Amino acid sequence: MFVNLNVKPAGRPRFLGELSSLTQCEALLSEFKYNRGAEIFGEAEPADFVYQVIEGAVRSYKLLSDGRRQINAFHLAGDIFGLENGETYRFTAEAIVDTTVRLARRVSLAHIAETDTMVARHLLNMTASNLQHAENHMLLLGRKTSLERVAAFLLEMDRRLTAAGIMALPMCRRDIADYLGLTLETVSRALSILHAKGILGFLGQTQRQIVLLDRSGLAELDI
Amino acid sequence: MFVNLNVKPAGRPRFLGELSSLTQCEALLSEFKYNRGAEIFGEAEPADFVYQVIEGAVRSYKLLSDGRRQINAFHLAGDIFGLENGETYRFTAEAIVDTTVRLARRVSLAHIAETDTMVARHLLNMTASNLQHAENHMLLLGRKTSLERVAAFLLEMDRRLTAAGIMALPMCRRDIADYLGLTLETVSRALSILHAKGILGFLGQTQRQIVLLDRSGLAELDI
DNA sequence: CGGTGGGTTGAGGTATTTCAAGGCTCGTGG
DNA sequence: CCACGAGCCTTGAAATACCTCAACCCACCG
Repeated sequence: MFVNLNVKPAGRPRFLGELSSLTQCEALLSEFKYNRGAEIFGEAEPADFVYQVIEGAVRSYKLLSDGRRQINAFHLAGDIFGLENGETYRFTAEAIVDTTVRLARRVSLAHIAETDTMVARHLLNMTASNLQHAENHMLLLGRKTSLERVAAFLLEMDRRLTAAGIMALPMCRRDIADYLGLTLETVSRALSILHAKGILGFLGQTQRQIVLLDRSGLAELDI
Repeated sequence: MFVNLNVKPAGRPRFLGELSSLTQCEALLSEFKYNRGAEIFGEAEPADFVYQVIEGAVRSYKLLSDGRRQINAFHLAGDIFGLENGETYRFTAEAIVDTTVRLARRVSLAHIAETDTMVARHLLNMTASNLQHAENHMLLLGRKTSLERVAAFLLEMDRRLTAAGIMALPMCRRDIADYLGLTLETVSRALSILHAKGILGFLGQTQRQIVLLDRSGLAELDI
């Protein structure tokens, strides 16, 4: 199940997406692959690396002592995750499907930010946009109904990963539930309701390919 | 009910707490007072100022169209709030009690950060600590029971505002409820249970002065 | 003194969870 | 090639944590 996590291969410098101003620095390492279900880093571990998803999908979450789980974000192709201001990760990150990531040493990054105000601004922007996502998610978790939560989730995923009108979700119902603060059954029921209302359709024989038929019907629910 | 919000008095430079490296810059304006219940700024308004609570308490929240409210944070003496990376506020902020704030122009701040890496780092640190708080709060809102939420709230307030063993809460039960994603009745019942268990005591004739009698009893609940 | 703004408590309702059963797909191994 | 189990999803029925509605209390204040 687990790949050998501790071997982070060094390599030649590359682009790191939004941090493209870093192209020619030595902080960047090469790509790395994780099998579906593999842990990329654990909560409270030293935050040595910053990651970018090249292909695949990642969930990051916190656990309560009795196993209750709250997923705070899904990271899709292009997304940067594991960016910490402190010394340790505050989440566990796992590959949802087979996933390729690129990584950079955090300390190098912090060191560069000291002198390069462009990079410093990028770090602030990324942290601020994580914060903004968290703020919206608090409203969802604290005050929205199950149907509203699922509608908001679908709109978010539609925005982030729809290709050719088809939303191919990488995550299972349990992941969605733990993201939305619900149970997997409640998520399933909500999707069934939206399906019955003609707001979405399922494609193929899997239940993870979704087509939004009535985006405004969803938007009404996303108060 | 509302004070004249649009007049922000200019004044001589002062310290702004954590941003103390800014002492000699012209970005800082003088103090300003808001009456209990007054709006300090509204969601989606231009984020012209950054605030620091001198005395009093502030709540910042988002509203759904039908009036459901999610308070994302309480700002107490010393706290900085209204710090946005974008152009507009993403929350409404209101004085919970009569409150004195100090304020700084955001644009000046951003301008200073361009050149002063110390200030830039402070901005990042503050944003990161807001993010950390939001991340913990997502776990609370998504996965904790009402008793656990109230216990966590009490521990947070104990840490932030207890003086001489007494926690004098500035906010009412409804505010606590909207912070914790509950109703005011549920908050009240949870406090009664903790009182009955001998974990906390009420002081005086008001129900807002709380003494923690058994902090470890609370910690057990704060999983 | 009456009204308003908290706060508590009870009774009943309900959205969501929990428990349980069943279906489908897919990989694996006899 | 088929049987089998594992993983995932859906759906129903029952349980429950929390919400809603309502009554009441107390302090404060004009």
